[in-house]
Amino acid sequence: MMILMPANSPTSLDDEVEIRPPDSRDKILEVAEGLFAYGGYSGVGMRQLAAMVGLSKSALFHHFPTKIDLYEAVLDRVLVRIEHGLNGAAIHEGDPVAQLDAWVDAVVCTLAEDAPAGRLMMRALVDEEPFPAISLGVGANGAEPDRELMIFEVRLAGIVERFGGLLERGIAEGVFRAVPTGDAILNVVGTLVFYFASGDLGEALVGESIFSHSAVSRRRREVSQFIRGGLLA
Amino acid sequence: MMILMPANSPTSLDDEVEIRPPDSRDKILEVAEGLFAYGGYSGVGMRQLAAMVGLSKSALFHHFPTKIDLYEAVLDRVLVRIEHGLNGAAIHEGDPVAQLDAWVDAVVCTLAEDAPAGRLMMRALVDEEPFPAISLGVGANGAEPDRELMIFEVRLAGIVERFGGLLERGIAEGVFRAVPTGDAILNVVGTLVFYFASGDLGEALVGESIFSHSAVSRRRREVSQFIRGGLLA
DNA sequence: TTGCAGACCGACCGGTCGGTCTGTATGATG
DNA sequence: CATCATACAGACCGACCGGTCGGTCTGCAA
Repeated sequence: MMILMPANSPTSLDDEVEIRPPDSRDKILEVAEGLFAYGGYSGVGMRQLAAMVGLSKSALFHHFPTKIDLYEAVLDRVLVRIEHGLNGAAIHEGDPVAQLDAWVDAVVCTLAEDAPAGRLMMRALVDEEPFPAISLGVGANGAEPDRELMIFEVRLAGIVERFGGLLERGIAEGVFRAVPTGDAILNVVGTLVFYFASGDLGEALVGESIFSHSAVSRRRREVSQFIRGGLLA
Repeated sequence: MMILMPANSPTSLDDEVEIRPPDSRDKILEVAEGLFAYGGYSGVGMRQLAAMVGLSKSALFHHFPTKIDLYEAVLDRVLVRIEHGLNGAAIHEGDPVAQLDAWVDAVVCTLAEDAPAGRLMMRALVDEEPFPAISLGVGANGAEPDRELMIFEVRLAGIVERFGGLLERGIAEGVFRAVPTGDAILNVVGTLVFYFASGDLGEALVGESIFSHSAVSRRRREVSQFIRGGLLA
C-alpha cells in the first residue's frame, strides 16, 4: 500500500533540471511505448515487455502497480513531448495563420521524432480498451465529466482547448472560414496524426518510409498547405 | 436470451444473387463488427462474442475456422459496404471537383450509417495486431508484395487506386494543387475516417453524438469544404 | 556493525485464451 | 426408412494472462 510514487518529472513546467532518471523506469516506458503502439493495450503481455526490457515481470510491477498504470504513464509521456514541442514553438506570435502554421509544424516535428508516438496517439484517441473512452472533461455542450479524468486526459484537454482558442480567434478576425470548431479540430487532428500512424500503408503511398528525412520535410510542407487550405477564408 | 431479431438485410443485395446466408453467420459478423471496433482484435474474446450473439463458442468456430478468419470477414464486410456506396455515387461524372465531392460524400454517408465501421476502418489501417500491417500490393515505388494479400487488402487497394487516379486527373487538368498523391490520399483518408472513429472525443468536441442526424449533415458539408480547400488549386 | 529501503527475481495463483473433440437434434435426400 | 450434411452444445486442452508472494542482493545511513 501507499504505492503512488512521489518522484517523477515535474510533469509540466519542464524546461530542464530533470533530477533523477532511474534508468530502468525510463527504459520500461520507452520499450512499452513501442510495443503498445504496435500491439495495442491487450495485444502486449507483461512477460513479453519484461523480456524486451531485460527485466523480470515482477520488476515491471515494482515500478508500476498495474498494467493500466503503465499504459497511462506511456500515454502521458508522449503527450508531454507534444506539449513540450508546442511550448517551444511560436504559437502565440503573429497573426492566426502564422500561429496555425507554428502549431501544425510543432506537432508534425514532435510526431516525426519517434515513430511509435503517432500510432499511440491514434490509439489513445480511438481505442476503448483499458478505459471506456477518452474524455475531455466538459464537452462543448457543457456536460460535466461523469468520472475522474486521467492525467493524460487533462493534458490532452489543455492542448485541444488551446487549439480551439486559436481557431476561434482566427474566425473572429475573419482569417478563417466560419467553421464549427469541433469539426475543424477533428479534421486537423485526424490529418496530423493519421499520417504518422499509417505505417506500411503510408509507406506504400508515399513511396518511402514515412519517417525518412525527405518524407518528413515534404510532409511538413504538404500538411501545412492542406490544413491552411481547409481552414482559411 | 434470444432477443435480437432474426430479420437481417440481405447484406449486399447488389447485382448478383446471394444464395442462402444462414442468418447465424450474418449475426456473428454483425455483433463481431461492433465488438472488434471498440475492443480491437485481441481485446475481444470468442466466449464474449459467442455470449453476445447467443450461440456457443463452438458455433463460431463452426462458421469461421479461426478468429483471424472471422476478423478478416468483418473487415471485408465494411469495405464491401464502402465499395457499394462508391459504386452508387456519381464518382465518374462531371469535372474532378464534382467527382471528389461525390467520392467524399459517399464515404461519409456509408461511415455514418453504422457506427462501428469508422473505428474498424481506422483499426484496420493502423493496427498491427492479427497480421503485421496492411499492404496494398505494389507500393508507389513499385516494390512487389512480399506476401499474399488478404481479400480486404485487395479491396482496399482498389478503392485507394481509384481515388489516386481521380487525384491525378484533377492535377493534370490544373484543378487540384500539384500535391504528392501519397500525402494527399493520407490527408483525405485521415480526415474522413477519424471523425467517425473519434467516439466520445468527437462527441465532446461537436457537442452531440457524432452520428446524430444534425451532426452528420453538418459533417457532410464541413468535410467537403475542408478537403476541397486543401486540394483545390 | 546494524538496519532499513529500493530494485529485482523465480515460483506460483486463479482465471482466460484460442482451439479441438465428441455428441446430438434437425431437415433434406435416396 | 436409412443416410448424410448442417448447425449447434458442452466438455476439455495446453498455453498464456495479469498479478502476488517470499526472498535476495545492494547501497546508504546511523
